[in-house]
Amino acid sequence: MQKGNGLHVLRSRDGVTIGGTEDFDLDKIFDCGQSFRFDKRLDGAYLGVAFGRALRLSESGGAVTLDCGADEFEALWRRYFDCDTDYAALRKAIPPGPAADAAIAVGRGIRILRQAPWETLCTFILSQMNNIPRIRGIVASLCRAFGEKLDYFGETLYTFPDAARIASAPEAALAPLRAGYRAPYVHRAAVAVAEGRLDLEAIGALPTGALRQTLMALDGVGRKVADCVLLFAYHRMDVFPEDVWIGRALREEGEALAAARGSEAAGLLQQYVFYAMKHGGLGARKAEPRRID
DNA sequence: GAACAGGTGAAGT
DNA sequence: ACTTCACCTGTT
Repeated sequence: MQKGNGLHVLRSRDGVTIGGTEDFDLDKIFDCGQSFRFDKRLDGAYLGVAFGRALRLSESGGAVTLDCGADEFEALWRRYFDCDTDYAALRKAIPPGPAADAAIAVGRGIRILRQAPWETLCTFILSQMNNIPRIRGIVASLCRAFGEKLDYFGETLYTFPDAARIASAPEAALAPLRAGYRAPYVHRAAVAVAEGRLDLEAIGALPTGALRQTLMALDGVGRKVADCVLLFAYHRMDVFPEDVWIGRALREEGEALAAARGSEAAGLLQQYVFYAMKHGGLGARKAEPRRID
């Protein structure tokens, strides 16, 4: 029912089931730092919101089930989860090497989501010099304060507020988020979008370099945040966002990642490396205790 | 209390 | 062009 992207999508009684999930691992997709809006529940299912819609996902027997109708899957989630990209083929663009291979071995299962530009921009402005639990908390507060309420599976979820909603509130209304010095950056970006000075849809047509420059013109958006938006919202797969974790990996691996970071699939590699660094490091092969007889 | 956390921009060489 | 530093806030 699918072309050669490795996935098998089937309608099921419970929703839409995806088989062939070697490259569709929920834990990795939502814990590799690209999205902060899907949370794991006690039963192991993930609940989250994107593009104004709530979704529950669960994994069982090597298949992932999305609790939605086939129509909604086709209209929204197929694209969001990048289901038409063949990740095995994408990986072939990553030059092999000990470091890249180790990262792939640990991170395989990650997909690069196609997230909403405004949400991605805001989220990564808030991410700067912050840790993941706090980013999640601040984003959740932002949605609770300004988003729209959704009732889903007996829980209350909130959409990510659009720029106009944030722009129409005074900057001081962001204070309860405890976002610190990042709050004015978010508010100014919201005003720029609301006033039409920044059209996040239209700039999607720009080539990567110009798109990056446009984003970096915003106060509080530097190279790293811009690159995250390029990769996670505009799906520029050749962009390799460099944060402290990636910097650490590059230092430790020396030249081993140099070629790979310039490849067509550098962004995917970046996610593999980031996830691997967070889960024991790329040194798994080096950590093998050496005998000193 | 100090240091640090998925950076950025301003100010100093 | 490169280096240094302050910055909100919560956690260790």
